[in-house]
Amino acid sequence: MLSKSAEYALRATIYIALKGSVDNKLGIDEIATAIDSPQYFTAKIMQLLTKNNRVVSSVRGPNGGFYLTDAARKLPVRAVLEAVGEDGIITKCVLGLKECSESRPCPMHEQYRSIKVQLKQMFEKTTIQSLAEETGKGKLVINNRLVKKK
Amino acid sequence: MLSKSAEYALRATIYIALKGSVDNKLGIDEIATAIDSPQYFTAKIMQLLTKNNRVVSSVRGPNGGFYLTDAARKLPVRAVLEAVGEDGIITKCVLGLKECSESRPCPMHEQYRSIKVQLKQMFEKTTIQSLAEETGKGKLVINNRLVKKK
DNA sequence: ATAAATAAAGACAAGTATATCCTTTTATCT
DNA sequence: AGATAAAAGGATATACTTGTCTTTATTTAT
Repeated sequence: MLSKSAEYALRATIYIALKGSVDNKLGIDEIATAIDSPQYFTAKIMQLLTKNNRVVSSVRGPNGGFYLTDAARKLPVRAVLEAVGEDGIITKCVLGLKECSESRPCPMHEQYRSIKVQLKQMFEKTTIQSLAEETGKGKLVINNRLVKKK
Repeated sequence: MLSKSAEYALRATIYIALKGSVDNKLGIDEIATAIDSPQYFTAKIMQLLTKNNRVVSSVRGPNGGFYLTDAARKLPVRAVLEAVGEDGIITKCVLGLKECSESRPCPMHEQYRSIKVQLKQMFEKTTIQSLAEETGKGKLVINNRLVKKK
């Protein structure tokens, strides 16, 4: 469904939304441990999230780390996918046909149409903040463990 | 969404269902050209479809090639995905969490639940034959061209 | 029986995604 | 200013996917 990059990006962003703030920035080691992802690889992904698309904010140096602005919290989940170049799931044809469209549909087009719309809505209407709130209610963000709300 | 392997597998199977039969077996070169896929790679995928899971039938030698039995035509699209090991799309968690379940859901679980059900239904209720029939109605199976029904 | 056609199988090459490590830059604190 | 902590950036390694080529096995036709 999604690449590892996208999965880590989403998990990291949700975790940061839940546990971080401007005056409690989270380090990459904490994040990677919390979301059960490889640290160095996750660091690379954070660069995509901070640089290309301004989803996550960061500062270097002592007491530095990652956090989300209030504006960022309101971003749709899709913004995270776009940052890691993984929004094909809501843009591409199921059969991978470049020419597939409403006027020239592929054989699966009709059965997939409404699903695609719903996927799109899920990723566009759901905000990062709302996912973090779900997580706060005891939803998983990492394998085998729940993130405990402080 | 799906891997290249899965896309080629689906396109090839649909094409074979549409144009092939026991007494009109299709060669790998025809198939690959028709569905606009790399020939040798497609040949490998055909091996998965014929060997592991019995979706496609084949015979070697002169007048050999690929075709579908009547039973195979009734198989769900999911059978093709399984043959190429790509059914994670209907089995896995969106965030890639192994522990995600109804009792221990991930933050996206609720929004994704019904979509997942629909994806599952699409792949399980749609048969290979019905996709071929769609194609016969002028739907794309290859880039830039329509498959013309004989 | 032999030749020819075709898929199957195996070996390899190229490309992309994933993962790790090392160095550099930037910010903070003393 | 200097030391330190943290992310950013670059280089490399590993694994997996995708793609190609060659050889082998099998079937059919002559």
